[in-house]
Amino acid sequence: MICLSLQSTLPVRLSPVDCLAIERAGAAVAFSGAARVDLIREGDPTPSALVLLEGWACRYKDLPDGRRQIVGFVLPGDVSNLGKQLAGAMDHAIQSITQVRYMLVNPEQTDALAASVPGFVEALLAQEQITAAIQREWLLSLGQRRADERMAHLLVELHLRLHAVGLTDRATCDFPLVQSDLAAATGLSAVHVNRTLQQLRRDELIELSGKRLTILDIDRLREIAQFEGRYLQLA
Amino acid sequence: MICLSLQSTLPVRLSPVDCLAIERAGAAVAFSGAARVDLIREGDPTPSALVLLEGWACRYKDLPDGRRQIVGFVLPGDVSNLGKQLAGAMDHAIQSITQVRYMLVNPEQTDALAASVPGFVEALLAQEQITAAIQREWLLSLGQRRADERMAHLLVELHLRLHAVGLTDRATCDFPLVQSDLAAATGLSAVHVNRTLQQLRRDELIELSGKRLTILDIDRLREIAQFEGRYLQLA
DNA sequence: CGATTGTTTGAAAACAGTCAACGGACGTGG
DNA sequence: CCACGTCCGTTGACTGTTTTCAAACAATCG
Repeated sequence: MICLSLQSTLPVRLSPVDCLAIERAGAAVAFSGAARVDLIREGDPTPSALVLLEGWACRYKDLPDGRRQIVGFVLPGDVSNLGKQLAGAMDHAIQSITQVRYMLVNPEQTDALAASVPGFVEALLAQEQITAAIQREWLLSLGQRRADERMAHLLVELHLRLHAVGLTDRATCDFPLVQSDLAAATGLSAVHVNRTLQQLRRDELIELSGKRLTILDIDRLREIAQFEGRYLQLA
Repeated sequence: MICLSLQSTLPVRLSPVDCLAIERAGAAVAFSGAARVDLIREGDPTPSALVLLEGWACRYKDLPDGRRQIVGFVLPGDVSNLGKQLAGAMDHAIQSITQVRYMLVNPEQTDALAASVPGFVEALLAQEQITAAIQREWLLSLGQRRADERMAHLLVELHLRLHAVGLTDRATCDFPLVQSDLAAATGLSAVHVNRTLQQLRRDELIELSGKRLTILDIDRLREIAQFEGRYLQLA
């Protein structure tokens, strides 16, 4: 079903009720997408917003020679791409990782939405800010953290973000990423990701198999990652 | 003097006239800062906006153990930190690289400014978008480009951004960064930055000395960097 | 000048990437 | 139901890039 977060535990977000209102107003169209399909391609006109209702997606950029970097993950309830002001083209693409349900908001209708859905503009702006803060934290990771630290940081971040939208079961959560996804996100080779994960498992920090992740020792993991959660603006 | 860019060649920006209007309205205070001083620290309350009038600055994040990553450069005319909606704390710091002149806009007065300075909100939003796009391109660099490609990309980007605000003399521009700045921005060690620059000089791609940069062969440099300029939204 | 900061150099070591191969899990179609 | 192919995870050996350490040198500034 719709998995948007509760207003109470988070900075401003769109509630499921908001989403219904948006859709009924005809200002957004809800889509279903298969796994591993581009939802928006680089160079496409920027939609006013993409709201992910169910599933996981990622933002990525490719180099001309084919190397790919994932620049962010989009989790249920996330809103992306406030693009109205630029009216430009997407500088990156968004691809589904699992099956997804999502809404695309038409740029021409943002003004009407802003008027009819209280908190709509605020939710978009808040999400933009958090997305930018996550990107900066990833820059810190890619630039300064070593492989194990980087991996630990990413796992803690994803678990925390999922927890914030109620998609965890204690220390466990769904984890649809394959090792080559983790490689594209961390800037490591797939082989090195494999070895790094094995190290984390050997040290009894995580369990990871069958598309499920369990964090066994959150304290030690955060310490390894030098994880400072303020950037997520949660809690 | 004031070095803001012309509206004509760029996405929406604040003009020098706008800045004067903002300052006269008492909604922002203009500051002068020495080189290598924090203008805003991590954890500080987010100002509504920082407008850099003169000089270079950078945004950076530190790990608890002291490693530092520069997550972006702030050049004359850049506007940062639309923070009103979050009312949160800074997730990163901003430090001057050279002597600087800048304005800080009071969060309480953004609404008034939005009304009295046409294009104020648009300028802030557009700048936020471009800053986020640059961060994504840097993620691609740190994750996928090797040292020489990374350095080439950064030099091309900085020259292009300076050119857009009229701060270049053909292929030459001021370049106040020291090698340890380049190291903190590219995620390389200072020693490796040194060797990488020497390689670029030996290949007659750049000249770099005495705080001046000259790009000798822009085409070859862009090719090495696999530079795709769309993300900057210039030209 | 002397002190400080920034640049350059060499050698060794650590870290991460590449290549190649194998095995298991899964799904599809025969 | 089995055979096959594909995707994903795993392993080993080797290579290459980047870091670290240490020292010397150059430039800059009181």
